[in-house]
Amino acid sequence: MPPSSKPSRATGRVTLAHVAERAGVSPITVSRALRGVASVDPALAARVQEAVAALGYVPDSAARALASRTSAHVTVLVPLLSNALFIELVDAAQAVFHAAGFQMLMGVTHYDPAEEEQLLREQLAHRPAGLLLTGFGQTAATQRLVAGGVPVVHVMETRRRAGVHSVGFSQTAAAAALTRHLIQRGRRRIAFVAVQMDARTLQRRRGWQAALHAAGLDAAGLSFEDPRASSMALGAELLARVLAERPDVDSIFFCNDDLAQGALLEALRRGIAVPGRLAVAGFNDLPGSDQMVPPLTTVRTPRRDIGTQAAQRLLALIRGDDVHPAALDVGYTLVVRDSA
Amino acid sequence: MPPSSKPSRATGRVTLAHVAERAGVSPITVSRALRGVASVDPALAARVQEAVAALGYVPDSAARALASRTSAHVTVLVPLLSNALFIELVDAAQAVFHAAGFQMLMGVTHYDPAEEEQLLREQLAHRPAGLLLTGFGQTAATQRLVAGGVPVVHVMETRRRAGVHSVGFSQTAAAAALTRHLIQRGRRRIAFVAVQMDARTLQRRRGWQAALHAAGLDAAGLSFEDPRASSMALGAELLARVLAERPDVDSIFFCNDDLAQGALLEALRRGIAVPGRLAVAGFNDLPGSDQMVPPLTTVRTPRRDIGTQAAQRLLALIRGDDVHPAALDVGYTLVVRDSA
DNA sequence: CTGAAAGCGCTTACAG
DNA sequence: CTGAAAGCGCTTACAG
Repeated sequence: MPPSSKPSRATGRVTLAHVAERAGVSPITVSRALRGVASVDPALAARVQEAVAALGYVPDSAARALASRTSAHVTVLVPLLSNALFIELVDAAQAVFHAAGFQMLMGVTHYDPAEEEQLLREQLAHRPAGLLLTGFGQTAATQRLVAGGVPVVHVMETRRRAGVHSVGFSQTAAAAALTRHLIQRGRRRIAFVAVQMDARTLQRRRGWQAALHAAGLDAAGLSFEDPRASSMALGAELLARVLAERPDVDSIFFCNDDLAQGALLEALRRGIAVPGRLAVAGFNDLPGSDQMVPPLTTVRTPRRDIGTQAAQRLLALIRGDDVHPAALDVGYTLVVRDSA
Repeated sequence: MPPSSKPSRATGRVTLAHVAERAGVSPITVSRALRGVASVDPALAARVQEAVAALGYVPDSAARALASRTSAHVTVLVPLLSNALFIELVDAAQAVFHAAGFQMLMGVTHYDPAEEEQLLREQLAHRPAGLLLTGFGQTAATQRLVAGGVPVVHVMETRRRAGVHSVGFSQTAAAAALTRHLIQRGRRRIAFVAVQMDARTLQRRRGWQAALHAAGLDAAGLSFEDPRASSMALGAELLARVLAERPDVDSIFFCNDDLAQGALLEALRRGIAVPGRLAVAGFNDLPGSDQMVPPLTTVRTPRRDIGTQAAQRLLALIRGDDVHPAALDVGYTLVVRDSA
């Protein structure tokens, strides 16, 4: 039946049926040719391609999703976009998904498990083929929402748990390694500054504390925290606070690089010698840390690698492939510059 | 017909039909109740809501999109994600779209019109209800793809052209205003450093040049350019280059704040007094510019406002509302700090 | 290797 | 205010 004879609800757009008519084949053959099904006669496939080009046909993804009961998109949920860390992770993942013909939808949870749950409910209406979730702080309801349904890969942290896929590294081990470096450089009163107070910040603090204890050093009164979001301005403010409350500290480990960057600039303004009087270290190796005066000692976190590997694993799970090990630890790198 | 008696292609998920059966109404009534169609009896609507909750029903957006021939998502295309400018714009737009029940899809063009065209072709398969495009550098083919079809709002720049909607500000005027400020502070040999060489960078350069000419100053040999992407490290490098090639300059206007931040840190390392020996200015007022030593003089660009307003306008266009003026200029703010 | 029929889960006209 | 029928544009079984 030529589409032009159809009743009034048609959208007026070029459809599979138009292409089939023009190519002189059935719609099913067009469908198969477009999806690259091998059984199609190359000559017919070529006719189809010509018709597609001539008519400017664009397949309707909603119809395809409905008929095939699979979607060609994945959802990724990150805490926020204002941190270069997540931008780079998402950017790397996006490249993998795009190359595989998948569309990536992004949601921002603002570090709030309830918001994450709400976002997930909305996203599930779009039947994503897979999910990338940040960390393991999901609510029980969120876990139920995804249980047994869509494939999920957790990013940033890694956890050995049956059937749970994750790509990340040990925040605790990375923070402990940096702390041991400070100790080796002769620092003894090492403060830890935590902000945002999310799960990974707390894990870093545990790493700092463990390294201090292992070295027989005291952590009492050296842990500082602030609920606000990480920023350079906050780092400057917290440097002042630490020095006011504990003028005896010889080093400060900031849970994120932008805090440390702000602290270095504040030290510059106050004429505090870094690392002479005070060593300063950060976490993540964000853009600009290598440009600071002095350059910032930190831990480089492989977020692009995490994004790439997590996306590849999710695609594998969507295809139904075996993926192992389920928990992939991509490690971290201590980056020793001049500030500590 | 109870859905359980259907043949084998069913997905096993809870559908409208299940909800209708449980609520004892027809599927159309459920559909109407869920969409908030006013004509539905409140008592029936309540029964529907109960059934929805009891069954955990989640509507299938693909089926809805296909049946209604409208989608509930919009596509936004930005040059890159590594600039806080676009992150904030996208974040603000996303909040508006989300509140209106729209899903936002994002694509990254890497400042490449051909890549933008390709992305748009892919996006059009998903039948977005509307489009947010950055600037006006679209290819002719891109313009044809969207002509007369989906509503489009251009962001960052603004152009008075019939039927073309845009939200932005005059990059040229903003750059000229900053340049006039430098002149008023007594600077005479004002270099302009351009990188990335995208349309808006070139517009800023024109503004700088126009301001110099208007003041009877010479621009010859004072325009520097580099094709690489903006970064602090590149700013440090370009400061060195400008001073090597033109040691007589008394000020440098960098086309983006991160360059200027990197230049300020390089000046610190080299012991160059800012603003005494050299004034340094940037553009965009990015995070950290207020923390620099000395704090950076720059132009604040209202990207959150642009994101919000552009999203609101796009939603209005999608609803079929009149939107005027088509070109909205949201202005800019000169931010005078200590560096210039 | 190709196709006619049925169906994916919704919503749109059209009745009543 | 409510519903039976048809259809959105594809793909999945099932034949041949």
